[in-house]
Amino acid sequence: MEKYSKQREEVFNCIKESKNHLTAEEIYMKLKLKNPNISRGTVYRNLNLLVDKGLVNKISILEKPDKFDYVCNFHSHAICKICGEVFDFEVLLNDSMKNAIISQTELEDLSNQFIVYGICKNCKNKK
Amino acid sequence: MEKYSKQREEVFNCIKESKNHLTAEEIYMKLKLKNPNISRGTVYRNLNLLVDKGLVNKISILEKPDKFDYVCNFHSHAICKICGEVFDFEVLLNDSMKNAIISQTELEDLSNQFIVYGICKNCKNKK
DNA sequence: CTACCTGCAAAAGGTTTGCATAGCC
DNA sequence: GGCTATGCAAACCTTTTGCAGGTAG
Repeated sequence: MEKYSKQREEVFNCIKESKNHLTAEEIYMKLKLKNPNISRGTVYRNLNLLVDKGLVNKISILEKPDKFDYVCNFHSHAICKICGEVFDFEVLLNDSMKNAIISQTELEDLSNQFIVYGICKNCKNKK
Repeated sequence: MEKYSKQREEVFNCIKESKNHLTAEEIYMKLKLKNPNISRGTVYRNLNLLVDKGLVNKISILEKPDKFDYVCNFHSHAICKICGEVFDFEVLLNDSMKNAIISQTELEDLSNQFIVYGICKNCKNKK
């Protein structure tokens, strides 16, 4: 049985209240400001627990640490291949695309969220 | 200036000839059979070099090591969220989706390939 | 009281890097 | 001959884990 923990609540709130997507290290650093005793291990353990409960999304990013996202089924993710920043957008796979994918791959429980890579405005301007 | 290397050629051929998508470790193990002296460092260095030259795709997978793919612009990737296996399928983002994503995220050079997660037949049957 | 959760530190897994030597051009 | 690539091992970064003590129910 799962028990209440202040630290878990803080991890969840940190994600829920953040405008952008955070790495475990960024969450750890933010929480450390209020609670200097919190440990990285606890942050990682609670992140995984929240992901397992379906309250938080983990996003895998090329060459960069994972980021975490408050679960919301109404958006997909675009990732900058230079800086790794994640951008939300409200486009999902439609049924005909999903059906084509399922028939070609035989995958089940296919998400209607998807991931695309591009280059963000910021990184483009720096070049 | 870049020089010819037997090892680089072998890394590239290994990816090109493989039916499925391989991790760096799997590539290393395969090449080791023919050339027991090859080192992990060389495999990783050449993989990155081939990715930079645009000859090979690196795929980032939740909770699993990266996999490598012979570059081909005509397919996208579906990933099993249990075992991490990657499946190709021939569906790309259409222009109206791309335009919607670009206008919402301001990303540029958006790929028309995308990534979706699901559960593969194999993993589904095991449960 | 008894799980479960924490902090800490060590370990694990994947990948990169420094160095001396070998190989391409 | 000069410069790049290699093999090896050590280092690195991110994440997980074992342990002893703390805390919720």
